[in-house]
Amino acid sequence: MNLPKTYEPAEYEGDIYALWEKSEAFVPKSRGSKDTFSIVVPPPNANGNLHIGHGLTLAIEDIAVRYHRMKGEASLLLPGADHAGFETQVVYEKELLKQGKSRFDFSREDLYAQIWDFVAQNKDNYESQFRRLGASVDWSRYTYTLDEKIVRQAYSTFKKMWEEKLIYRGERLVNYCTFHRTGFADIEVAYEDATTPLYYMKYGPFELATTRPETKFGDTAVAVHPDDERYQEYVGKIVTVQGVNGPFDVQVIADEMVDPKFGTGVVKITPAHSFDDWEVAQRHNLPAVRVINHDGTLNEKTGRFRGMTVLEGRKAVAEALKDMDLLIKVDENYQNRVGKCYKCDTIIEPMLLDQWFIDMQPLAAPAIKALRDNKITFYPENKKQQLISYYKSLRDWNISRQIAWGIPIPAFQNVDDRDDWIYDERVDQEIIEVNGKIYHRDPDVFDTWFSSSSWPYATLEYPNSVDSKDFYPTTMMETGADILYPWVSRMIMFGLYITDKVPFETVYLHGLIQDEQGQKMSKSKGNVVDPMSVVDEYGSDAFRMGIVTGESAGNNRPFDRTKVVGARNFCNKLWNVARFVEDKIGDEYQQKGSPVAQTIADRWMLYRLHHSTEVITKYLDDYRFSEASDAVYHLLWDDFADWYIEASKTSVNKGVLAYGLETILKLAHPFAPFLTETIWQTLKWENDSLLITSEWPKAGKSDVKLAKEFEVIKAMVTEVRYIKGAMHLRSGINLYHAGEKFLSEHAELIKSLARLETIKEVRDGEGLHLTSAPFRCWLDIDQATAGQFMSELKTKAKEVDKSIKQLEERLSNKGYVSKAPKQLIEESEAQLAEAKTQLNKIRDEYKRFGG
RNA sequence: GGGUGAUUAGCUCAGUUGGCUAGAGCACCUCGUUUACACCGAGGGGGUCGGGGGUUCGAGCCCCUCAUCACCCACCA
Repeated sequence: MNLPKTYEPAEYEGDIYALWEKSEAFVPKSRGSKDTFSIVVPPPNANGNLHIGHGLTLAIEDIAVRYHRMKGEASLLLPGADHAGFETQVVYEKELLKQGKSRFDFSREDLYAQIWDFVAQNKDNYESQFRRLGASVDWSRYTYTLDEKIVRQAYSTFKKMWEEKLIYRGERLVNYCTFHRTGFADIEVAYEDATTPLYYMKYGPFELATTRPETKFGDTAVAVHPDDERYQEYVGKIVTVQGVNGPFDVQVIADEMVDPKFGTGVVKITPAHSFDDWEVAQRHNLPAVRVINHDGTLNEKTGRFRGMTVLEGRKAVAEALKDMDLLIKVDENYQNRVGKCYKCDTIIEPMLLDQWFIDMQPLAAPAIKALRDNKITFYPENKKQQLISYYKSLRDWNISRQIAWGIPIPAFQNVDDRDDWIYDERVDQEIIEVNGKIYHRDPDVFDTWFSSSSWPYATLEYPNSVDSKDFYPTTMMETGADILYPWVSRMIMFGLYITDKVPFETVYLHGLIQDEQGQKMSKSKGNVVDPMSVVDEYGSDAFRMGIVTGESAGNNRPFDRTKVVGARNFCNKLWNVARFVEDKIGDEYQQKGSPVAQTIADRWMLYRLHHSTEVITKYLDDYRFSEASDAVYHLLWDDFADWYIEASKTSVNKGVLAYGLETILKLAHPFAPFLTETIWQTLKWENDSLLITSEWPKAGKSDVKLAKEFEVIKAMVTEVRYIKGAMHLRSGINLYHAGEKFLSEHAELIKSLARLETIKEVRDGEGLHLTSAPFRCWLDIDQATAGQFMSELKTKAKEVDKSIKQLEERLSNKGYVSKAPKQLIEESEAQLAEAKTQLNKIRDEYKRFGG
């Protein structure tokens, strides 16, 4: 025996991963199957560490890819890393802050170069973390989101959209963070409930309510509902409003957007600083007047309030209104929702900016059709419908970002004609000359999600590469349900737009992993569970199995350390099973084809192996990873260790032991790759082979009826153990029978499993009969001792009686007998007969012992 | 305002076309060192499947309704 008593993951994991890498096991290669399997890993931030969600993603993806690889399919798990534009720049800005600097101290080029170096320093982190998690990714195909092929794809997508007029440039109201000084897409804004003071003020002939008195200087109209009789006389007129900086004129318009029931039914219209008002302004051709600067201060249009921040300005304006007796009242408890920057919590300002937008509906329509045509299977299913609803309400996407860290937008503007924009890829130059005209480069970069939307086909180098022919569309996309909209939705639209195909056949979305108390993990709360520390403590396999156990698509759930411990124990169990088997088999054993069953236990074990193989395979095909893992767990622990190995202590069948171990190692391999491969490498009869590329077991056939004879033994043994336990009997118990062939034949086995002294055939005798056996046999327990057991028997009798009543009731129900399937009725009848026999036996015992 | 999910044992969760006495892991109780494993073995207790109604021979599962908790979307000043 070569293996120590306890499995110590850290001693093997590194070597095993190196062994796999050296043998190029991760490189897709077909071994007999025409099918291919592919997953492109959602690229984690190159600058960061893997969080628990990445751990879950990799566990699930690696389970899937290992399973398909073993089935002989050319299987690819393609790794990558994300430059994560804004996210990473924010991290770097924090670094700068520590040095007392700001991003605005540098040009965008400088900053880009600095962040490039910063990321390069940290990039190794996540790669080694992939390895530690056992991710069988093909490193030769590793892709970074700033790799040339990705940038090239982003440019050609942009160009195609430009040429097909899906991209336009325009001055629009966009979500803007005044701290980070960049625009965002709608989806990037985090809305929060807030209590905002609602100011009621006099406004010309009206009274109106607003949360934003400070934007008053940008008002270009005042609106009422068209049907509101109170204000009919004013509609279409110009009214003079007494302002804090003197009187000004605005026109009164009528628009459906006004809710006559809210406040006074009058709304001031500030097109440059409110999305609603902007829309109204479009309908009524109103001018937009900007009163807020990009840094969040009020501009010269606000007169003496210039230079104040928005919030300071709000208070000051309210104060001024009050002094002029224009302020009627303030509702301090007004509840609304406020959009915030998801990184710094700064309130998002709607800001008028010139940006690149994508016209989304032409992209969304084909996506909706593809989903309706079931081109993609979703786990959980309901996400498909949610996505369709999302597509339907999708608005144009602002893809310009005023930051340094990202892919430069390949567009240049004519210095003499600001409406003249041209596409050009010479983004390393600020100024270019075309046809004698001078053009300036757009200083902005793409929203990171713009290039990420091409990820599946860009990594596979669609359309001309061999990879894209082999692996596109990919088989599966596994990622967090939280990025269904920002990422998955866009990959589908872009995939259809560029390749005419959906980018993946299946989407599996996992929910959020919360902390152990069910709270959302966050750095500020300090409740983040670092997957690497879990790996350190319990081993990589335990982490994988533990995190997958209890996983069901779409559901949020707390991180459960006890499941990791359970998985660690499973690993140790498998380790010790291997020690036992290898010890029994010895060094000379050489595998010789299929095992031959000799005993009743052998037949049962082979049946269990075949049955479990079938079940586990089905679960994996159905993306039910937790159930599959559970089935492996119980096959090993309950069937193989608790029953078959115990039976092997009576009679050894090397073939079945070896076959059982091998089969379990294979079935467990996707879940616990390091451990299973480590054990596999110690199998003397497997020479130089690798488990990772071995063949997935096939469910063989077994005679179920014959195999289940062992169940009789299990039932008898369990009953003997129960009786011994209930009566605190330790040893010296004999089992007697009056010539039962089954008992004579399996005497040794039963004796050993039930820890009986002897099993003897006698002419007759007295004792406590086993009620679970389908024949007569009894323990040599005397009258007095057995008497103690009568109350147990009484309880048992009640239970059996209850089930008899239920069965009888069911079978006497005409509706049941006439409508239920025949098979079910037969089963019920058989059960009833069995229960009756057992009840009689119990009653006989009861009588015999005078109860 | 719309939408989605959840509600099953003390805890975390399974339970897929409705079908045997609703399962698992952990926790709990009793016993135990026996040819691998105390990261162990044996046995056991514990559930009116959130409430109410309905459909059905039969409901944890389907329908209606109510409640509680999470999350997402939406332009309400």
